[in-house]
Amino acid sequence: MSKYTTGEIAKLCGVTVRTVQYYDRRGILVPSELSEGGRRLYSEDDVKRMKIICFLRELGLSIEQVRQLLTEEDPGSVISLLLDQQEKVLKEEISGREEQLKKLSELKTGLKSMHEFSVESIGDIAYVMTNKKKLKNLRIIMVLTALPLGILQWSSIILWITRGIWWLFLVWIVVSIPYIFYFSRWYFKKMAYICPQCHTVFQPTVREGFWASHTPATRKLTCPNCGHHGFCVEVAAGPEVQGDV
Amino acid sequence: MSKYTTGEIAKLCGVTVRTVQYYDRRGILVPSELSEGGRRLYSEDDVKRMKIICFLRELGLSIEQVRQLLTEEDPGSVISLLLDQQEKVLKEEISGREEQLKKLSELKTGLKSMHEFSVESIGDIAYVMTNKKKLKNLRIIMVLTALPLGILQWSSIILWITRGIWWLFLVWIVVSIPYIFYFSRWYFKKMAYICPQCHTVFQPTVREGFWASHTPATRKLTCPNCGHHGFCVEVAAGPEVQGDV
DNA sequence: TTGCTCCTCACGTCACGTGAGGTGGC
DNA sequence: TTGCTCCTCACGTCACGTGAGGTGGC
Repeated sequence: MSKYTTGEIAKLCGVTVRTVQYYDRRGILVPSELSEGGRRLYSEDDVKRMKIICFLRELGLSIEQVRQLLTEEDPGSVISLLLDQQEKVLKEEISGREEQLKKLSELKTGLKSMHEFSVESIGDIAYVMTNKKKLKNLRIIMVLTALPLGILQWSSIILWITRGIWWLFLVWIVVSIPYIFYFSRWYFKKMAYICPQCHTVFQPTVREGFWASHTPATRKLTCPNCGHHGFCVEVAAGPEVQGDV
Repeated sequence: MSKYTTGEIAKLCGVTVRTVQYYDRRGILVPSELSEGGRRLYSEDDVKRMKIICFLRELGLSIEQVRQLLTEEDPGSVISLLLDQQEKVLKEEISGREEQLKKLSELKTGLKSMHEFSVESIGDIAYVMTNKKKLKNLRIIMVLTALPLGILQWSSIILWITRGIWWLFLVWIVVSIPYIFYFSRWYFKKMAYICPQCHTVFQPTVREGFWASHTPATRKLTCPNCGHHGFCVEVAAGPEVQGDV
């Protein structure tokens, strides 16, 4: 029966000599024989075992798991457990990386929309990303809150034009003024803005916020920290900001 | 301006105290101040930087990559390169794990079809899995080779029955005997079988293989190594087996 | 003073890779 | 003898975790 040296078994199994030596020291594949000069000699069975080890390692099992399986007196009872476990681990790792990919592309689109880049803007984008869900919920609440007011407004206007009923529009004005007042207070308590200059998250006064020009995602405000005046990205206020005003 | 201790900044950023200390030693986040007693004191800006670091790390970037990005004098030129690179890495890691998952489930189905489990049977399944493609190709060649013979056979039989042309069947017999003879020799040179007892990969003689009872994937043979007689899984012969016969 | 937090130092984890200095086997 | 392979020892990688023994700050 032919014997293989460390280098030979390594080549047969597609690993390095160091790996073969390491598996010996870990006790996972001890050579069945040693030469008089102290060199490792591997039998045909050793090669078979090594191939099994390499195959199991290709599945992502750790050396310790492979060792347990190979030294188990009843491997049949452990193998399916081990494989199921590994399957779960791999699936989790995949979904974790998919999550990372999602964040990556979100960051990329965030960076593209910036006209000038600085490291701090990464922090701004990260802040926007983590508060995205909260912001979305707030905006849904906002729309739902504004809806009845809008319906009342337009129906009163239509009735005024078509049938000359003018008093409903008067009702709308009387209702909407306190409505808008309280709603604005609530809104600017829940929202915060990121200064593009010093990257501080701040909340404007209700008056400033109300009269500021704005886009769907930004509002033109003055930063209380650095005094910069310009369009600031709107985010949901976190616990660290809320209450400061 | 308030200062944060190691524990405070750790809690704010969702990491451990050890991680904060480690980032100091790696030079990635050095505290802006030290107390008289040698304690780390972090400023508001340090917290912002730490949050950026944590965000980048959540994307899977290494500490070294983060350090490079943060110390770069023109980070704008590096960031997109770094993100594209990371995207590629993540996609590769995902497809690698999907490959592993595929192998895992192949192994699982292989194990299910075994009536008795031993560690060596993992090696057999691995062997079958790696030779699967080659085996498939061989079987396609086999079918294509046998096809003209089958067509000739059936057309000669049909002509005999319907029109009484019997000599075409005679032609088929004369042609098919050497055809089958040479084809069998080729076939059993290309194929090998795994002994379920001692897990040796062997090749039977053409005579034994030809007359042995078989299923689509196995053949009832006698192992030349251990003498076991039973159904052996058919695989494509690798370079280590071919030529031995 | 007590309890909590923080400090450094040194070692462990994981699966090897790298290099040094020496040696076996053809 | 030369060139190749192999040997062990010790250290490095990566991003921290763990424990020891000591100390700052409320």
